[in-house]
Amino acid sequence: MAPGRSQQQRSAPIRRQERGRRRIAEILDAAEEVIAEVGFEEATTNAIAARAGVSPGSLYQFFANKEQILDGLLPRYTESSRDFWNSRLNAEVARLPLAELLDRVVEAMAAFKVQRPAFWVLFHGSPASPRLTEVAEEVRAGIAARVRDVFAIREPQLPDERLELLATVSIAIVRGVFPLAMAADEYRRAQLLAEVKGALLGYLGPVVGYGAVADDRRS
Amino acid sequence: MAPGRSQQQRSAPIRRQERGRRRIAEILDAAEEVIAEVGFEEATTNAIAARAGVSPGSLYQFFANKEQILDGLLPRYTESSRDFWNSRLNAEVARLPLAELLDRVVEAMAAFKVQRPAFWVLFHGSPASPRLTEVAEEVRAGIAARVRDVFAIREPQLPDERLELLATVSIAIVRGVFPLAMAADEYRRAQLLAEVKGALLGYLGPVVGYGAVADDRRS
DNA sequence: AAAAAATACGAGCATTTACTCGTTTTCATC
DNA sequence: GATGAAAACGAGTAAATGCTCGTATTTTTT
Repeated sequence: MAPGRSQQQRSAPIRRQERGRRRIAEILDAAEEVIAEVGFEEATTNAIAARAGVSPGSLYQFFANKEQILDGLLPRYTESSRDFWNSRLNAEVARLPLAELLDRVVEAMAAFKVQRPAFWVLFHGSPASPRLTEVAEEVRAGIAARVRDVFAIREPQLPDERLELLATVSIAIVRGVFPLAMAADEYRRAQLLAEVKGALLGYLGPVVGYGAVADDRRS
Repeated sequence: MAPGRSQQQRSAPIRRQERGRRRIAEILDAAEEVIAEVGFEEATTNAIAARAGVSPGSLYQFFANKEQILDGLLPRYTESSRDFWNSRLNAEVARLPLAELLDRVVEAMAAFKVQRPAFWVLFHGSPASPRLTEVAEEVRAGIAARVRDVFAIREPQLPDERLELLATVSIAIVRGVFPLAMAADEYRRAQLLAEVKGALLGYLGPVVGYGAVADDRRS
């Protein structure tokens, strides 16, 4: 028995059974929890296994190494991020008065932090590993693309490069203020969020307009 | 010989000789280099010792643990930060037209990053250890105080709380954009820095005024 | 010069942590 | 029910890392 089975024979792609797929999900759930609490680098594989209620050996039955756990988590982040921002940054919202648009988006982002803390850690965390940086960058690029679309609706004649820059900087501004806001008590958080909305209004207003945008379908 | 000398007998505060003080400085220099390269958490004590050209044992002759190396570095950061910002954020600069004021400060900050990379890592790095967070927070508070003073000169009748909030948010905005800018190529860096100046102008202009401020000493 | 204190060394300890291995148990397929 | 693959286990390994210890050398003090 136990023929040099190095966990990963190519040529037989491992036929996962139901049980296995369930375990994978459990391990990823556990990883998400632990990462939300201590960050990715500090999340030990043993801790993740323990949280999932499996042995370290079982964890490595499904993931070749720690990085692959991150890879397994990635789709969750990108998907939930995509869904979230698709529903918040659509054509309809884009046409609102800028102040209201910003209010909605900033508040939504604050709510998202509470809802998906692990995502938050990834998005705002330190770029400890190159892989992690890459992942975070991808997520950010996705959000930037949505924001850019919103700006494009408000001011269609702006060149793409300018739109992209506006989106990137807007997100960076929020990224700068948010950690402060979310760590503070409720009163100060409200203060800071109000400020960042004001700052974005001052930054974006002159470029993409303050008012609502008419939904003219004349093209 | 070697009587249970546990490196740190109270009652005899260790009389450092010249050689020792030199070593301490060398070790701190080395620590600064290594930290600038890999960050504080990833900087191993053995690597710092090796870089300083001393044995691990010697390092621990002067520092009881890794955290005390950080403590030894702290005054350098706070002092160089204080000197730097004192010379950049003075009453004279505060009275310049806002656009020029911002231009100077943002450019100075970019230059500072190149000049003191370890400081940069501390200031923008991850809040990995509680101690590190505390230190970074202290440095930031110092800068915020200077920025607040500048705003106070431009708009003396603003309440202190408002000034403080403006300063904090301004710094947070810069903190959000800077990592992006400094990691990018020269062209994009210039773009991003121009944007952040514009954003700050839009944010602060309505509150602290766009123009130069007269140096009226009538009070 | 002698004693004491400070400095210096570097092999090695203790701990942590990603990961393995040999084995046993559960499941799917015949 | 027999057989083999997948799943599960958990003690154990190798490497990294903060730090110590016994000892040797240099400097200061007496």
